[in-house]
Amino acid sequence: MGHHSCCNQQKVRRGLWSPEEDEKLVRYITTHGYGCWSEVPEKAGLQRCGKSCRLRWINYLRPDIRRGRFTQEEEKMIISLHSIVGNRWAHIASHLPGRTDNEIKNYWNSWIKKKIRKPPPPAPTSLPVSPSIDQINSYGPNQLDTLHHELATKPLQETLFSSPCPLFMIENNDLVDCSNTSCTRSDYVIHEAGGLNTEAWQMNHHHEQASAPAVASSFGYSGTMDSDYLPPLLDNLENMVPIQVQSCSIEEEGEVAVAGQSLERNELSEWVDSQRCPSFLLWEQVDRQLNGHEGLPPVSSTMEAMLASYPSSL
DNA sequence: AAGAGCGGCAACCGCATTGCT
DNA sequence: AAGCAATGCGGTTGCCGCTCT
Repeated sequence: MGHHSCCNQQKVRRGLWSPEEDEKLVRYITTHGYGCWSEVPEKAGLQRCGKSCRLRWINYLRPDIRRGRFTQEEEKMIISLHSIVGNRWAHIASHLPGRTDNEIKNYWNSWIKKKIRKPPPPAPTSLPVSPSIDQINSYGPNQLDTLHHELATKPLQETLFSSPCPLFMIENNDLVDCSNTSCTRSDYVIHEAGGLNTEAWQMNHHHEQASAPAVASSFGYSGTMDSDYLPPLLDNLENMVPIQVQSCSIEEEGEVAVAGQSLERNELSEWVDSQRCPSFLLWEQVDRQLNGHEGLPPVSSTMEAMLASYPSSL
């Protein structure tokens, strides 16, 4: 029976909003804007708490809201993003213009229920690595449970790297001669597995296993980078394997070379946003590589310091 | 026709985070 | 540094309308 702290006053209305209340709120916000929600009820002549006003505006009244059924593309987007970030609805919503976290959350929950109720299909020989939406749609209760359990419990990289083909690879060529004192972190370059088809990767992968652990499938992200960073969108799950070409290196103090171009610091976040691959995972890969070489501090700390200069962008 | 069951969705609740003093 | 208020977020609740029996 608890009431929220902001709603303790008498006369605070609760429950569904009436058209009159909506009109008052819309009229107030469109003329005054919203800066302090706690002031809104009084100034707009509403007997609601500020929190309720905010919620009503964000989830229902704001003009750029998009209503109606989710398109197939949106659906794929949600599934793809959810496989990466889990139940972080606000993050997911931020990539679906006009959709709210609440709407996506509701959609996801009812979607799950719907799927769980579906009768099990003929048992497949193995679970698909990168399930398409249609494949997910055909999952039976047990498979769906497994899938969602994995998505809910496994960290990001495990989900992504359950693929037999890596999302990116590190070119080791420059790592060999680190006894050279002039060898700095800036000499290391990441290349993604672009251009590699799955078959080519698997051959490569098996070859590497003989000498060194496969970097793409075994590392654990420690969270030293910005753990709130939402990876760029994947168009859909089918496009995840293999991922497209990218390359990246730290060239010199303050400069970053990515995809063959040299970027200023303030261009970095734009580049990051344009990629389909979670950038912090790239950096983590570098970190992993460098940790094995004496005298080189973890790159993540350097990157952390560097990225700290972009407090709002990454 | 009626009421039980169910799904969709708006709104609420409590906790975490942020910002200010 | 601590305390407080505002805001943001995700989980949950409960209402409403539709379908089924």
